[in-house]
Amino acid sequence: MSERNKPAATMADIAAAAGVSVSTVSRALSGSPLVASTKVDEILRIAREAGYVVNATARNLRLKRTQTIGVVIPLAHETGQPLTDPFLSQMIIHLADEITLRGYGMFLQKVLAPGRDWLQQLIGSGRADGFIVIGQSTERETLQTVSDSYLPLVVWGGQLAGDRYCTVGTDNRAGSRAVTQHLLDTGRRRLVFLGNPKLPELGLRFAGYAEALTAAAKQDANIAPPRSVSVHVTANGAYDAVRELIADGVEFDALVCGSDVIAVSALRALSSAGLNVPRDVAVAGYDDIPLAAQTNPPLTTVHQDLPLAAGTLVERLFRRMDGHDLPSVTLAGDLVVRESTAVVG
Amino acid sequence: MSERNKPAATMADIAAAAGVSVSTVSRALSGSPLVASTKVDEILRIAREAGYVVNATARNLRLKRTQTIGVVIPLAHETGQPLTDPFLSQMIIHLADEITLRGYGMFLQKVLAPGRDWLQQLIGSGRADGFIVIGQSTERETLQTVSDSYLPLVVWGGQLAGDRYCTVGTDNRAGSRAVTQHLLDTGRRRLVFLGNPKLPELGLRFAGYAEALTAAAKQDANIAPPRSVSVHVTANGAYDAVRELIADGVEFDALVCGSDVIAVSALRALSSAGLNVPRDVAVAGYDDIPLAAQTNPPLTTVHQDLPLAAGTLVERLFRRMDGHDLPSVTLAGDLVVRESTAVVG
DNA sequence: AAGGCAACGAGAATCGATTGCAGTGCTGCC
DNA sequence: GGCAGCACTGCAATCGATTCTCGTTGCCTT
Repeated sequence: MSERNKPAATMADIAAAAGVSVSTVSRALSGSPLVASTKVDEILRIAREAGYVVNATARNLRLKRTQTIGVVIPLAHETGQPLTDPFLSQMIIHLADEITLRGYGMFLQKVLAPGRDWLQQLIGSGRADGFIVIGQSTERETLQTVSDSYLPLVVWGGQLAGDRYCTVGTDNRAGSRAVTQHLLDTGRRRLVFLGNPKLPELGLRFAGYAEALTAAAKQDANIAPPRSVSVHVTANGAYDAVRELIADGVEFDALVCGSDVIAVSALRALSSAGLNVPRDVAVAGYDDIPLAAQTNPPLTTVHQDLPLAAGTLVERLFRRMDGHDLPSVTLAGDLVVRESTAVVG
Repeated sequence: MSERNKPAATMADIAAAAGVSVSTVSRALSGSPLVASTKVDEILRIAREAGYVVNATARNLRLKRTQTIGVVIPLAHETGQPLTDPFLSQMIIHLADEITLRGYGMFLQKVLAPGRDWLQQLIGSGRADGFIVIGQSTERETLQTVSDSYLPLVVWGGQLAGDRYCTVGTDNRAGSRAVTQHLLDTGRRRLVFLGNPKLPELGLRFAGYAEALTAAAKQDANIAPPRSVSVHVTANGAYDAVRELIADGVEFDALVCGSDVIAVSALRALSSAGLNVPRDVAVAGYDDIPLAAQTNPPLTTVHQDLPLAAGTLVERLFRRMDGHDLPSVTLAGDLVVRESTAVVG
């Protein structure tokens, strides 16, 4: 207890103890062939005994690199809300895996209220050698600007027309189209989309939903036109939205939810309103979070391969750090049919 | 696109553009009263136009601090396994919240195979001003040693006798005792504990379970003695363990699981073996992850207040960084009774 | 024995900031 | 008119490493 906070040893201390110069210590520690091997052993021994560790800050300054990847979560639309979406938190963990595997550290930063130049600030500070931005949120403009002059940047999310930055994400539109088609195929006719289409991801999912509906409506006049209900990103946002939908007397036999988190909340709302899923209403989600398989009834959703996604993000980023200007990637998303959209009777 | 990777501007560049010295720029940027206010405005304008951001590495080196908190996850017992426990990943997110709120960054590091001195290495590298270690895993010895000479360190996990380091965690023993008592009160007599008691957390939970059983056995001879079944930390570890238990003909009417993740897996195993929960077997978990409320049937468990836990960890850490040697904290854990332990008939 | 070439290792510059100390120029007072 | 004092501003040291340059030393060769 008495020796707490003693100043850390520096290379100069080790050099003095070994009776050599700092440069020799530095070379010995980095395995340079320029130092006699007997001396190397001696220096390594002394360093180990002193518990010496090279100061990362000084090394980083000198070498102009940090061995660190920045992971940024901009939360423009979730002001004040803690980020508890399991999909995102699992993504963080998988990213940490991939980054650690490559011998890098991970600098995690939540940006609570993206102000002017938030990303430029972060990049300019030189805390990381490259950045992964999770979710485009409302920050597409910023990403466009920044990516024009900064290569080592990769964004998780849907690919939108006109994007000049590199994204990695599943095919939201196709996934949502598949879910919608599945609902139509199983006899549903009045489908409502739950989620705010202004957010890039949800916008694409809404588009896929609308496409499938519109195409099917040409064959069958009973199919209700696309309709979306915006949902606040709060714990009870979807719950309230669904209750309101019911109170307003809107007729629907299926809910296409923008995410599993929304779907789970919707399930609760339906159940509390005395509606049975899937008999009265079918419900489908998106993401396939672990919870989706355990809800009552289990949730039909679109599976996104998280380990693959994280791996792809990191792999892209490292290649961009090497100077390669790689294009965006769209990963597959697989429809997973469970009981929440089953045909009854 | 053409200007990609232009070298970042330095303070010297701004100084040159403003026709002043570097020191003046530094002072202007940090709001020092020593610089004429007209000049401050001028310098700020130029800096903004150039998109200049102070280099964090250089500043950190000079100031001997990093404005960064290290969050470390040692995974001795999960070799090769991705860390997908929702409880831990949610914890990370909440920590990020708290840390960001205090104007610090978060350096996340998974330690895949804790070797000799892994924590000393991390601390010695000077990448962070303080560290939060999540889970004691098998690394208690290391933590003991390190904490003797390093104050800004806080550990998430159960408090064990003889710990000299500062922990924050719920009262695992009491929580587990409450769950076990609840099962006894509802008529269960043959309770098996699922999980590896060698891990600190699970050891305490097993102890609480055993205490409750032993105490109750004095009144009722029908109560089976404590029995634990170790579980591999893999996706199917608990599933396999339960199937084996059944195959071995072990009689039990309740499973006290070391965590919700184990419990969910156990539920699957029981269901696949044709056993009904809660009629044939009651199942209880620990953690109250979001999934726990959605399983079929919903899981009885011990709730841990994650935001509070993260807040406490960070608050402790910051006060320790200020030089205060604070003791460990034990938070409450609340029994949440759901259908998986209901009395049938 | 002297020249030459390895093989080593010390010295010093450098990375980009912060800050103590030492001016510089101007004002004001005696 | 001269000097103290104030308000700035710049020089240079410093943080802890890496690495280029150059000077030694010692051994080998002829």
